[in-house]
Amino acid sequence: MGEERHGRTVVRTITDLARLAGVSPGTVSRALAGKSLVNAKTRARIEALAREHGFRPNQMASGLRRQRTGVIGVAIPLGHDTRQQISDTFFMTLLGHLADELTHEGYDLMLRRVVPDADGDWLDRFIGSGMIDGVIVIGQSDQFARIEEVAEGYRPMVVWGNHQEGQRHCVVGSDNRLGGRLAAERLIAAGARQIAFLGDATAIEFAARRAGAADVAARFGLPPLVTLPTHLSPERASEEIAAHLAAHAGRIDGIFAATDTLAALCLTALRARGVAVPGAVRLVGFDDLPIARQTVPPLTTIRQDIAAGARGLVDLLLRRIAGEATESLILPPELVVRETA
Amino acid sequence: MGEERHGRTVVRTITDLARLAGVSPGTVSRALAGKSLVNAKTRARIEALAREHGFRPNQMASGLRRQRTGVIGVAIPLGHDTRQQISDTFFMTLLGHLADELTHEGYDLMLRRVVPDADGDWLDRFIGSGMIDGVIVIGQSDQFARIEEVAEGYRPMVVWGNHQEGQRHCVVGSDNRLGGRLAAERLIAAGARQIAFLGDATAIEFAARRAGAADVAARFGLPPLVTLPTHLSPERASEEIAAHLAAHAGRIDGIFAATDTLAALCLTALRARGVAVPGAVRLVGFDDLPIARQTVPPLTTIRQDIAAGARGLVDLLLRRIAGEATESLILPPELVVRETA
DNA sequence: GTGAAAGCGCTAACAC
DNA sequence: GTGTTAGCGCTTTCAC
Repeated sequence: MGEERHGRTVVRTITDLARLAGVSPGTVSRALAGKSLVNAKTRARIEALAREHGFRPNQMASGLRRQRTGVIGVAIPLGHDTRQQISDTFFMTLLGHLADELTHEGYDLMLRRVVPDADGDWLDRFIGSGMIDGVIVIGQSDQFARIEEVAEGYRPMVVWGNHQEGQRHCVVGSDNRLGGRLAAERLIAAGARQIAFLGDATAIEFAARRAGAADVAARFGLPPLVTLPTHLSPERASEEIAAHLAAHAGRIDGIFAATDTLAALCLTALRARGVAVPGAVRLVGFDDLPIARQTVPPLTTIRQDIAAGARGLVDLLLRRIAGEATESLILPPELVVRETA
Repeated sequence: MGEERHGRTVVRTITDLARLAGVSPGTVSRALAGKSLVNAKTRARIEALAREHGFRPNQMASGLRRQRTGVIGVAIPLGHDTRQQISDTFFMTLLGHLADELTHEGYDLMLRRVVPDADGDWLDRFIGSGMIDGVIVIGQSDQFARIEEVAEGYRPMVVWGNHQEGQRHCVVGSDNRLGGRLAAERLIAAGARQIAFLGDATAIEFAARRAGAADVAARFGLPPLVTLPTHLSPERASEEIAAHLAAHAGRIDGIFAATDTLAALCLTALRARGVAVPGAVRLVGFDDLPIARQTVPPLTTIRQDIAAGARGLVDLLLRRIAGEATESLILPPELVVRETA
């Protein structure tokens, strides 16, 4: 201490404040932490002084000592599509809700984008940093195996993604396969016979959506799904979609898009080709993002409840931090019928 | 140490590792930090051991000791529109780019949503936490005064937002007034005579956009701008827009929307009323988000270069952390002509 | 109810 | 080159 500025003592540490209040650092710590064993008057004096000097305890120091940081890590692995996946509207909305929920629970959020190809060690590095009390992984990308491995030795982790039979890591996510079934059923009810799946079917969540749709096509005795792979970035996807539509012109009468973003692009491409929707081609998206209401015509889609997902992630994580064992949480998606199918 | 698991020594601290390597903790620290003054063989041995045991130094401890955390705080004040502002596409995209840039510079990102009304102390709390080396504030919201105050005593802060004559805090942002001028000029060139501004004109960035448009209307001798206030959340905005359009039917022939999101909603509402765009009403948005290409017809808008903004924010912040004094950075927006005006 | 003291895990002088 | 030592700022026994 001793340092002065503007004629006023600078109080940077709990010790500075203790000196000012004429008590020991321990007492200040107890008072500020709201522990019971402090004289009401002493506490009031300390709090007043703290407020007056704008003092707040250093969280690094506190964290080090208490072995808990009050920070939750949120990792977004960018597996397939290195660039821009983070700006995917779905993930961003989920992130927003996570920020809300975590704040509400008194945690801070440390965000990390990771490129697993360039850094096989991403998850261990994040966990081992000592900076976070737990981690939420948004999207399994192509890192399923890696995540499984880590889950073995590290409890406070929850993942947004797809659930596989018998997997080890705790996951929260929609029942993608069911979603795919709902989509295909709707396409068929709207008159589709040859269904295409639009999107990268190697991504695990998308593969499950596709599988659900394939189930239904088979059940109805329809030809197998055509897959139209795309990247996630709008620029590349647009080109790819245009090429796919040209290649399959007239042979496809129903499209199940892996996301609303892709569906919206597809709708634009269909319009450009003069294809009537839903007259000639029916289209169903996935997510029910805001854009789904704004396309022309508005998009029939499969809704995921993003807020519920975020709540589930945080709830399960906190329980795991508390030492509880938790099951995965599978949320039911829901068909939203608008005008494209 | 001493603790064992799977028949293998658990190495959690630098001291554990030192014992294993037969050196002192100091040497391990130096070796792992890549300092020059370590024997090559010793370093190799230590690194091998660290890899083998998956050891990484605790960042809290390191941060405490070095008085630098390697973490940059990103605060998003939710001033006017408590809910959902964070999921605003523009902010989210900016956040994605920030994450990229910061990662690239070796920093982690701590995200905090703040509700200034409920917590007048938000910025000081964030800064005073001791967890961050600097802070980026995304959006001034209605917190201009608060930010100015803090800027006086705290250097490593950069804000995304609008630049005011003579302000103290370092800001990166588009020239909103210029953007407003470009928008109005385009509307007028497309035949508009009575221009409306759509959006919350009490938000400082939006006010500047409106002012730019008003400048131009005055210059052309047109009637003053009509303001159609809205909230940012799509649900409320939709209702408000519908009400505005009903109230001003036939009297407005040009609309300058504060954001593309609002413009897209407005377009939907105009279509619902059977208003021809750009025949009867011309429309210009702001931001050039992906949605601008996908509306029907595609949106004429004012582009902000988000990636450049993120780069600027990070660059200036790092320079301020290094002690440099920096000027604000004003980016030129750009008219993108599509089909709505 | 409060003080004294011992660290949390790491780094950076300072010795040698 | 490497070991030793003294903290970073805080919390938490353990005394009293």
